[in-house]
Amino acid sequence: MTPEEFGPIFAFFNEIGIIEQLSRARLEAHLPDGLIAPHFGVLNHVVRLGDGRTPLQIARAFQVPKTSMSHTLAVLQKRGLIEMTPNPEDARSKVVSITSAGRKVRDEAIMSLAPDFKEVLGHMDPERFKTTLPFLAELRETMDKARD
Amino acid sequence: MTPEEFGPIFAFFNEIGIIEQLSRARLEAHLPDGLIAPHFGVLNHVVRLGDGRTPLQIARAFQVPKTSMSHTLAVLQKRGLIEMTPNPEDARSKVVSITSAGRKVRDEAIMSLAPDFKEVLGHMDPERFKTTLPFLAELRETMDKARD
DNA sequence: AATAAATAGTACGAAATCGCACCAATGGAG
DNA sequence: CTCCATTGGTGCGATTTCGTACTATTTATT
Repeated sequence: MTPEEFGPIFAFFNEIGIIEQLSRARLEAHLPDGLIAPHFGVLNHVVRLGDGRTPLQIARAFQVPKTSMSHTLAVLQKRGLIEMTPNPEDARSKVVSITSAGRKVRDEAIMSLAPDFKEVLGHMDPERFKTTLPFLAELRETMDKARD
Repeated sequence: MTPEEFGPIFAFFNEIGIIEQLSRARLEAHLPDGLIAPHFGVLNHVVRLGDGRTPLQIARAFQVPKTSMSHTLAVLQKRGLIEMTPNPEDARSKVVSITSAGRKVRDEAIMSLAPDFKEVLGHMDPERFKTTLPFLAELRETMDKARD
């Protein structure tokens, strides 16, 4: 990879980082007080993939250390947004399930997020997001497989 | 914005978040022990825009609270990678300048990063990054202007 | 079956992030 | 010029993130 090639790639990931920060701030503005993006991320993850995930599975899905996820889950549990029960298949492990309150928080965040993004992205073509998405997905998969 | 439109946009920002996390981990693997992405970000920022920035200017550039940037700068200063001197134009303020050691850390990180990304992104077309970059830049600008 | 290696989660401490309150300096209004 | 609202930075405490070490359980090896 020549420097001429790397320049744009460096810039690309730089933009990714800034956009992530701006979108995270937007998201957190629509979450109940004390909840931050990782909390929402877990709620959304469990809603999409269903109950029955273990803490370690969720930690791996988010690429964070299990101790970090342990803390995140403890907060969600303390607030009654998830439940953690013993894993009947493995006594070392636990099973995460979402509560109706947790689902409500997740759904309402998404509901209130949509009009906000509509306004922010008002004059941008929604098609661009759709056409760019496959490239991002491929990039994410490539980088995900590359991590050892 | 109808739900059919918002779905892909939600997915889009989800991918952005994951890619940011994966690229950040890659970057940090190439930094000296104890330095993390925000430290590198500041070094890179000061190299690109030149000495003379104030802590508050840098905090705004990264969209973080000034107390966070204060801490980041303190670490960089303690490690001799930047210097902070009184601002001759405003006695409340300081001026940040990079040291030769700081420039070296920044340059070496970029140098060692390039071949790593070459390998990770080996079979992806570099042109895709170049062609996607303008859209990301526009998106970043749009979201940046929208934050109040 | 007994023992070793690997796995799931927790305890604890260090560092990072950030909100709030504070102080010093600036600059505009009267 | 005086007042006072604003600005730049720091101190402090709460929460998050994460590495290391530890316990309990499971899985693999012999």
